[in-house]
Amino acid sequence: MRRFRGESLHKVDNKGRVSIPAQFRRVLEESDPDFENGINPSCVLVHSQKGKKCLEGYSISSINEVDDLVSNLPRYSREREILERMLNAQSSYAQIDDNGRLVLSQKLRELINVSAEAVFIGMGDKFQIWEPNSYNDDMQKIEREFEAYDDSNNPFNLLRSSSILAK
Amino acid sequence: MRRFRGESLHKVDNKGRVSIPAQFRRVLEESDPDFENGINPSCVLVHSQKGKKCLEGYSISSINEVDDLVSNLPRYSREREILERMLNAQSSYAQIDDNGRLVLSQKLRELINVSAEAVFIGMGDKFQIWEPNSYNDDMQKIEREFEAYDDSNNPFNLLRSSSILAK
DNA sequence: TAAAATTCCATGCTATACCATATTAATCGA
DNA sequence: TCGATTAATATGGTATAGCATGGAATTTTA
Repeated sequence: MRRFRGESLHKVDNKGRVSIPAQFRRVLEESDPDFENGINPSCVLVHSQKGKKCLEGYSISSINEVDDLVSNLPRYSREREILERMLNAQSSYAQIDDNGRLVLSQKLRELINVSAEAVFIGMGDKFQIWEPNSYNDDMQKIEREFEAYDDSNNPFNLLRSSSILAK
Repeated sequence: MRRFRGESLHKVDNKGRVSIPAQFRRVLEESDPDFENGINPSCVLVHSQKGKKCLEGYSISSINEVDDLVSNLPRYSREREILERMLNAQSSYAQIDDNGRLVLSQKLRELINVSAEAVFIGMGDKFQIWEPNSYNDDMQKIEREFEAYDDSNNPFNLLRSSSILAK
């Protein structure tokens, strides 16, 4: 399964249209069954955590994975209702047009404070969309946080152990 | 299977007519066999939940799923009787008209305290209809509830742990 | 037959489908 | 290897179909 990787800056026009990085499109095409039938692939944009100034874009297969997990929770359980609100109510489908763009509605642009430009950030099985300055701030925050770890609790240590567990 | 996603505000006229968000219509069309034959799709509106001031709209396929779950309970069991009452007695079919609207009867409008406007909330395989202010209150309540979780019991953990199990 | 509900028609608006172009990346042939 | 040719991207503009909504006409029901 191809993954979302890299950072990429794009113009946003006054209708909210913005090009998706070409490599990201390849991932979306790969994971949307519609693409086989000549239909442009879609993704799902989620802005779950309020206060987090970015949108998260999921490919169809990865959002299905998340949705299936939610569907396994008992119907009408409180946990499920909360997750449905976070993941479904605060999200929308976005279909890629023939030029490789998607449209960010006025509402979505306001949520992440985007006007003329937006950056796309690869995050493996999802990607993020940020206003460039907000992204820089967030990246610096993460770098500082990372530097504060010492060798014993460095997040990279988790990779080793969990990859063993997974086998 | 396409899902109900997003929030969307609509006018309700004095006859109770209200437009269904276009994306929601796509989901209803997809899951109502009638639509194949050129008939406008229907949904089922349930108004059972105690204390919850909203209607829940189910696509035909998802209400069938719920009905099947109920049918699996022992006939004449108390639980089944209760659920039949909640899901069947307190519900109604609503067919979408040629303009993409459905009609909320006086009674339904009073139940959820709707007059001039209503919001449609995507909840995966169902959607909700709220009076806008009631919805905001409910959403704030959910957000507070969510923030009150600590790392150990966060609902998102349910997803994470089961995703490891799933592999 | 009056009231209520449903169907039909009309319209401003918006999202999106369509077309155009400059720029960059990829392919290819000698 | 290098220049030439082609394909793919990123972006802008315009036209059009579908959407949300209001009102009138018609049917149903009490």
